[in-house]
This record gives sequence, structure tokens and C-alpha cells, in this order.
Amino acid sequence: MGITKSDQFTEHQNKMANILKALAHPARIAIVEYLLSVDACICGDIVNELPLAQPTVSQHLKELKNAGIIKGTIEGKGICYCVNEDIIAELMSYFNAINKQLNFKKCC
Amino acid sequence: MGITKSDQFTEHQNKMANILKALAHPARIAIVEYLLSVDACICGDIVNELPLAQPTVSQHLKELKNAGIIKGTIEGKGICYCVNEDIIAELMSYFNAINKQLNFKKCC
DNA sequence: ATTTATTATCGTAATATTGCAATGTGAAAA
DNA sequence: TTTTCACATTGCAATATTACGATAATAAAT
Repeated sequence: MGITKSDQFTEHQNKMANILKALAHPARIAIVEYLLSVDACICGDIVNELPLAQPTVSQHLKELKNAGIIKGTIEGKGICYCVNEDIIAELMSYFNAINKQLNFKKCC
Repeated sequence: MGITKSDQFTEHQNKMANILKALAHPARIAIVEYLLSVDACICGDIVNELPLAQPTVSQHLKELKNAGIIKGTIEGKGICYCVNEDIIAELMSYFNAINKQLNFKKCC
């Protein structure tokens, strides 16, 4: 039905799925990678870096913000974006834990 | 348009987005976590573990397989699934790298 | 050969996502 | 205060995803 039965899964499973969904688009990966590539927080000019129209970029930024992956603070006329290290740390330790679990298993 | 402009992004960005998209659903997170929770590869009974109908689970398994996140080998009557450690390692090092980059930045 | 068990596929309905033109909003600059 | 700049929001069309009933496909067991 195009609707996910979220209530049937654990809170943590839904949380991880939401974070990953927010990252699961090349434009949003590109945004995160661009934010990392510049030395400090960058104000504006994300639109110029992407091959998408301004409203589309704005929408992607909104999704990243809603998922907590980036933070945006108003800086004069523009907005200053940067990556939220807490979420990245969470993703890192999630996959680290899975990786560790796999070391104890013999598989097909 | 509901269609992603994949050709406008790098191959790596598309690759990461696809892997993450395959994981970006609570049912598929639950499948991966279940596969990890059992001691060895498990044949079948994934359907019994999930609050979803068999065709739905089969579809989720297919997506995980297509993205290379799990492997399935035919084992007699059923199929033996397990998590692909290579992809997990890739995700782990991707977020490790991002995390490391963030340490060198002062942010908002 | 028939039955049984396990997984896949098809078809379809409900909903979500992607993208952009047009337009709105809010703050600084003129 | 009018203009300008930087983003956000709205509305809509095209496409994708999620879920499941019905039905196939495949292989062991009888």
C-alpha cells in the first residue's frame, strides 16, 4: 500500500531506517559530502554546487535537517549549514557493531 | 517527477545512495538484525519473524539481495541467507571517514 | 505421480518521493 | 521604503515504493 507498517517494528529500527532514508539519495549524499569538503560551515552556495533547481535543493536540505543529519543556523542574509556529528557517530557505531558481529560468524 | 537525476551525480554517490536505500526500511533493518542475531546462516523462517505477509518479505529480501547486502544460497528445500560483510565493511569505513573529517572542523 | 513445504512472481491499490515553475517570506542594502 | 538577495512553500505531474491476495515455480517427501 505504499505505507510502511512502522508500528510493527521497534523504535530503534524505525529510527535507523529514517536516518538512512534521509541519506538514501545521491543529491543528499552530495550535499553532505560538499559540506564536508569545505573547510568551515558554508553559508549558501549549495544550490550552485548541485545540478538541481533551487526548490529541489531546498527540499533535500529540509529532509536532511528533519532527520537531524545537518544543522542550519541563520547567518545574516543566508543560512549556515553543517553536518551533525552526533548522527554520523551513531551511524558509525551501528555499522561497526554489525561488522564486529559478522566476525564471529561463518557464512555461506 | 519522482525520478532521480542519477546521471548528474558521481558513480560513488549513486552507489552509496542505493546501498543506503536498500537498508532504509524498518523491515529490512529488522531482517538484517535477525540474520545477525542467529548463530549461523538461517534457512527460511524469516517470514515468521516479521509482521508482514510472505510476498512482502520476499520482496524485501529481493531488494536486499539486489543491493548486495545479503546473500542467499539454495539449501535443499529452502534458502540460506546471510549478511554480506563486504558491504557492511564499506558502510563502516564510509562513516568512519566522515566522522574523521568532522573532527577537523569547528562548526556552528 | 501426488502431495507438501518454501520461495518467487504478478497484478493492483494506496501512498510516498522527486523535481520544478510560480510564488511567498524575511532580512539586509540602496 | 523599495529593491535585492537567499531560501521556503505551494501545487502539480511523473514515477517509485509498500503491501498483499492469488498464483506460479521448485524441490524434497510420500
